Amino acid sequence: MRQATNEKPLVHVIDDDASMRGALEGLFDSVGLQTQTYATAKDFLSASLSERPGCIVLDVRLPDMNGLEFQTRLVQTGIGIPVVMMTGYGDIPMSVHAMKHGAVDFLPKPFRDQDMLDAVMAAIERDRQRRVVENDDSLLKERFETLSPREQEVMLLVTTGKMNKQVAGDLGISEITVKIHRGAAMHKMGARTYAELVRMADALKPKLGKLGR
Amino acid sequence: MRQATNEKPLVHVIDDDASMRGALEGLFDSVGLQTQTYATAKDFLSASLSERPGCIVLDVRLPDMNGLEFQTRLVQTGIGIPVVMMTGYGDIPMSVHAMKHGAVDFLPKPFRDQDMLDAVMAAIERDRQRRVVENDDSLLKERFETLSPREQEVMLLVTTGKMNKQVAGDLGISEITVKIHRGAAMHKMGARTYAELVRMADALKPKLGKLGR
DNA sequence: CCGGGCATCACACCTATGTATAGGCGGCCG
DNA sequence: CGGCCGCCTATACATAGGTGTGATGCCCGG
Repeated sequence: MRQATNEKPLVHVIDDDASMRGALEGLFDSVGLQTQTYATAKDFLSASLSERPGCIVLDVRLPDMNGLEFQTRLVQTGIGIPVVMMTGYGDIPMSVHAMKHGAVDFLPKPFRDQDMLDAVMAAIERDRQRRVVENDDSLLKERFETLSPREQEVMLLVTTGKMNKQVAGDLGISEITVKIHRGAAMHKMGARTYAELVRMADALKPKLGKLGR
Repeated sequence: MRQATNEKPLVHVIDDDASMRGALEGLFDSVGLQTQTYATAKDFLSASLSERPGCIVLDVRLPDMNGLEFQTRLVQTGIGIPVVMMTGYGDIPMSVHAMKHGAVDFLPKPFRDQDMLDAVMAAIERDRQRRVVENDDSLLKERFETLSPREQEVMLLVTTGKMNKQVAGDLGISEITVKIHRGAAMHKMGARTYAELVRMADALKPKLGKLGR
């Protein structure tokens, strides 16, 4: 089943300084945000694969890993959860690097509570958006995978605008067979009109490239 | 007519320090990049509306304007040209702000020549991409505007997947008339198939929203 | 005032699409 | 081995889409 995404957001705080973890937890708690804390990046990676919306707040300097590497690891692992960086000793190139790689914000310590809250709120909102589109996309992908190989082929070809007979020629089969597959594809994909099918195919194509490669 | 975008890129350098302008011009010249220099933001805004691809390299501290405001001004004015920021006295929040607002890079002075070249190359590449999609989009938009009002309505309705007869009902006209408008729309838009028309409509919709508002 | 663009509609004809019915062939799994 | 499923095909019919011819009325600008 698709995610409901109606749970309360969860903020993951990663910092080796226990007092900082406590302070942040208190801050987020004061605005009704649930918090999970970790002392190291490894702790987070092994522990949490929560499906709740949220974001990560982490110090760039961690015992086991550079915060920027960690960020890279996250995207490579396919975890798209937004990251808010903080640091006590960072410089401009470091902040620029983090922002280029998708960080929501980069706060030097000490920071004002409000700045942190603004950043976390923005990150959570970004996560919400991300989850909506990811949900839609994975629903499409799931449906697409219920199609038989032939049905998938036919769907991709007809959504380029080719006529049934042209698709039939391309695949070396008869037009009537294309119609069957086409109809099955429409039905299984939940597309009520051809225009919907075209849009579904467009939304699917980026995802399909990633797998074929 | 559409832009050709085959001209050589042009780097706009905005810095009040003449020696810095000279140094950058020399640097860019050494790799075959043409450069235009300006002492103030105003100089740039009044002078240059060049249609050539390129980017802006500017110092955050300018005589007449803050570099960050300038960046905001650019987007508001609809000038999507990428910006590389540099500064001699910036801090992390400043760099983060610039990156959030779309800067390609943010280099503290002094910087290594290679870092500046990398940033400028990336910015130019981004501009090239931007121009490609903008060109495509504005071509679509131009074509769409050659459609009569009725043809536009019909195009937007049929591309939602509605059948001709449904569109006819919505508009209070006969199905045959819808077919006429539909055919005219296909022809004027240069769409050879219905799928193409659907994709054109999808590409147009964001642009149309911006005007109606 | 007339030509042209716009919008409307009708009739006719052809093609494309959608679906139902019915059947053949091969592979896989219980 | 006997189904079931995927894949293929055919005939037939109904509906949707696309185009041409012809025609009416409106409005605007030359």
